[in-house]
Amino acid sequence: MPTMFYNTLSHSLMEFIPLTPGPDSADPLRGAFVRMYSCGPTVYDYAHIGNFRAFLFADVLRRYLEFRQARVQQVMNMTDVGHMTDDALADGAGQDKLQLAVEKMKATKKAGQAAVADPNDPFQVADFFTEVFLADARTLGLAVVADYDRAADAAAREAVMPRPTRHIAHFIQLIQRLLANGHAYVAADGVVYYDVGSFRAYGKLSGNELDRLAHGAGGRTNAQAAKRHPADFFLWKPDRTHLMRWDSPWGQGYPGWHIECSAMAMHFLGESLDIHTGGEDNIFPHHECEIAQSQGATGKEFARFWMHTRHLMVNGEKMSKSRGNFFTIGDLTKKGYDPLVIRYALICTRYRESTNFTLQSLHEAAASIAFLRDLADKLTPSVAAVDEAAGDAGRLAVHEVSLAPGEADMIAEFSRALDDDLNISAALAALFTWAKPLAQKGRLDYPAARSGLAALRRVDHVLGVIFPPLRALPVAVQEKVDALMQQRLQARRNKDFAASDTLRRELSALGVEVKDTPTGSTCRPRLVPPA
RNA sequence: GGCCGGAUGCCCGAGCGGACUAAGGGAGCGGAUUGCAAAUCCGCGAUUCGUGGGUUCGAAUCCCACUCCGGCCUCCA
Repeated sequence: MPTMFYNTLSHSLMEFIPLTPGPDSADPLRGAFVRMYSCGPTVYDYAHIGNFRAFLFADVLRRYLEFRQARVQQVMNMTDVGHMTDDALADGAGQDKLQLAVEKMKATKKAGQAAVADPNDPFQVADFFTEVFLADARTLGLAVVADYDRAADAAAREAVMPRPTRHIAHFIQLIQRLLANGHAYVAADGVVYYDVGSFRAYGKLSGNELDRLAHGAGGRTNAQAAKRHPADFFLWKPDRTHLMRWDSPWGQGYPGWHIECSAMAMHFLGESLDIHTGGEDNIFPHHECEIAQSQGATGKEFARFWMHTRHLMVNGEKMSKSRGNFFTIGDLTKKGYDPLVIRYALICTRYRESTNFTLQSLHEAAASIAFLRDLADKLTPSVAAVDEAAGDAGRLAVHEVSLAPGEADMIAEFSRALDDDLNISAALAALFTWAKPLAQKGRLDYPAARSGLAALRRVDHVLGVIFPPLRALPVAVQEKVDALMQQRLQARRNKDFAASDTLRRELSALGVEVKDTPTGSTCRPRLVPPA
């Protein structure tokens, strides 16, 4: 079955064939090289779960391509340049997001909780939130951050998760190219604008054709005398008073908020990419403008596939700062939710459906993860024993372990579902339909267990919730847990069940779940707080 | 005003013209098992897919109308 993805650009499902396909035309993903750019966060505040839904969608997509044995080069920007926030004054007179972050930082410093040494320095503030973002993304298992952490040096890290403040020279070069070929102009006010009238395809992605943009009743394009067309957007704005500013041929100032993605994507991935991802709100104007900039400069198709995830709702309402109904990763982990539970809850519905987030959805996710992890735990011992005896020869790469028919069928169905525009609900159904009977069986022999475990490892390359370790307990807590487990063991030997139950409750309060089996008691960290 | 999506059991969510007596997950109830739990097992639960029409031999799936919900239209993932 061909791999079909919904392409916002064509407004339809299209077969995904990489620009650099693999050698087998019947399976172009196997051995392909895929260039993928994912719009990342603006690091001016703590990212919330809605932001992470978009990043996790890109992550699942990337991991699925890898599951199909493509090699993926994924780049995700971390925007550390502030952009204007006041849309009524969208062309530059509004307040800058990093400026706002700086104000907030100063306020927290006054309150005695300094996160950075100098809250007046927007670069320090951006660095602070960048680190917070990276830490959150790590706990959620974003593969792009694993790439970043594996990178050999600063330049290699930059090539994975670039920061615009380090690429101002590239922006200037791109703007010069657009000026040279007539897609941009310097207006009377000294601002460099993109000339949307010069780009025929403007509006193709979003459906916002130029005439409609100008006349739509709710359209907020602002007619400024200096612009040729109300929809023209600025590429560089000279402003000596701006908080973050750089030298340029057009005077000291700052770049427009679309140029960074065009410039960095093309710098690191080349002038044509396979896939560009983002949240649905990015479609217009951000991605529309990126296409205009990139294709205006190169004359080549910028990205073949544009894929956008719908927004996350919280308790049936749009998530927004004014309503205060958003969660950060920190909010949830502090309540006692394991990050893997958050990951599962955010990826288990299809990316093109708007989905509703509730605390209940985290509990549902925890039940699903616990089941799959229990199954993996059950299969592991017999496999580990044999494979370890065999030494390195026994430890095959996941793709090399041969699967029994039952597992092969499940993997095929899982893959077929994801080929259908990442229909993860159907993919999970295939997984559970296979896993349930397996979990019911007693101890499996080595070949069966090995096949089952290999299948779980393959699907978990996409899901990322079965094999990653749960978060560790703090050392002091762990020591206390160990001591209580010892006490409980003693109590159980003495058949003092009242004491045993009390200890189980105490352990639960410490965040671990105790399980008694014929061979002894085990405990593990709770995935979610007690109900 | 313009442009897009969506409405499936108690909840989440697949299915998009015949194998639907509607996948899968969660919660619930009754029973087995267990010192009690957890896990596991067995059993129960939409004659129905927002409402009303239509097309068809056949519709959750296609068409029309209506109701409701959500998104975008230069802050946003």
